Amino acid sequence: MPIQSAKGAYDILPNETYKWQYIESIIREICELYNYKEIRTPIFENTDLFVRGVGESTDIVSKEMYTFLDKSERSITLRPEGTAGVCRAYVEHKLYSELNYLTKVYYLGSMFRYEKMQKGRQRQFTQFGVEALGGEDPSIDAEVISLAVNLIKKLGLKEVKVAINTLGDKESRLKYREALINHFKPEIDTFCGDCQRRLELNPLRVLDCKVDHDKPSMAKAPKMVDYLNDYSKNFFEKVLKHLDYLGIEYVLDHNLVRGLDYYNHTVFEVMSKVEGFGAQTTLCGGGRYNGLVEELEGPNTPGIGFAFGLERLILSLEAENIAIPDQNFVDVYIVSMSEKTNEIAFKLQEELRQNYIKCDKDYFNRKVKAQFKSADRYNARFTVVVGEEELENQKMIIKDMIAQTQEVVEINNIVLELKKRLEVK
RNA sequence: AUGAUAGUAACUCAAUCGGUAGAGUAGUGGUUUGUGGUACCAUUAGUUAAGAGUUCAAGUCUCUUCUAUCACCCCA
Repeated sequence: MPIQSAKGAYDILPNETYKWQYIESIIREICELYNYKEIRTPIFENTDLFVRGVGESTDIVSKEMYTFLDKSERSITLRPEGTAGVCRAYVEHKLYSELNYLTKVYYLGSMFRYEKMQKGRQRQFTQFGVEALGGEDPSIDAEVISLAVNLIKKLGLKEVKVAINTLGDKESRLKYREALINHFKPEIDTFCGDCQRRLELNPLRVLDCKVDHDKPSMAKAPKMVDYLNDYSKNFFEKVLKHLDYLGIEYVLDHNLVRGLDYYNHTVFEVMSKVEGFGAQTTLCGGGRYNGLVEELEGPNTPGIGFAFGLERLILSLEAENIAIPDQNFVDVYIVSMSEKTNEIAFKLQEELRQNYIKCDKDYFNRKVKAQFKSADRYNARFTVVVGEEELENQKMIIKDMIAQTQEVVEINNIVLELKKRLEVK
């Protein structure tokens, strides 16, 4: 059997790359507007980075990483997410040395997680993410969310909602954690195995459990809001106020718990609501991660960011029937009438390209009719017909494929004539 | 990791009880000796995901593997 692509990896074929290029161009445009600069970090890192950064108790680290030993027995991992690598680079290159400057970066690239496949969830996938490091003003949280919302808007997605929650700071979270453990402990034996394990590891995630979702004690569980200290409460209120200033609609979701250990304070998600979209409805997830840089042995640095899944963005564009612009055309298709005219057609092609005219021609000595069919397939704006009769008089034919008119032109003027017509277009 | 469903031409899909693998689209050639898109005609295209088994006979039944989809899990 011929070799297939590895499980969970897939090809983006030449007739669909335009979709990615389109989304990428919009992403870069928006990041430019918000003054975020691109950062490119390695696709593989030392495994420790993710164990310490993302957190040992997370699903990502405990069961989804592509980890291997290199030839010197170093443990290497293909990046499962982008934030840890960015923070590592931030510390390693001391990007914090410019005090009172917010470091605003974005990344765009492949991530790898060993997961069970599903639509909108593959093992190699593409994320676009943003990180703002070195600032703790609530307006930064709002700015980051605004960037995400504007990307959605610019793409034309409508069936989307923004959910937001706060996890509070370390102190609040510890208190809440205790309260949760105390609340569930007496009857934890009646919960599912996952919950029993999570209770000590990360009790917040018990709240997410779908198996035990309907248990009465679930509804009576202590709420994060009641355990927030004044600073955390105040901070979250300010974030919401800033979102209101911007007119961004959101839904408060007290059960929104991100699965990565580094999050605190603001967490949010952008979800698709379209009918017929896959089971994976989260387009974007993110939040604040004060303390992560410190964990990676950098200075105490607040940070916030998010990540989008590009595959899911494309799926949701398709689910909402939003056309993605496709620049599939050539300016000129060159038709060569016979073998005798092939040489001059070939030279003409090169000359047009030197003049930035996008063109193509036949490579199989096909009949004139077939060549015109190709011209249509490539959406040629004009064809240049190179024929023996015309050549004797040093002429060529320019045919306008839309107006269906054609003109005989001096060979010496052909580039000029084409340029004139293409500009008018 | 587990459970369920599916995989047939480049694409979308047919094929009755186990009985000759078939259409539309796309491609190629022609109707029109050197001019396209629509139309008409012709034509290419498949080891039925891979492998094994049952049977006179397997796309169809059984088993294994691979891949996808759904559930579960989680998230982007």
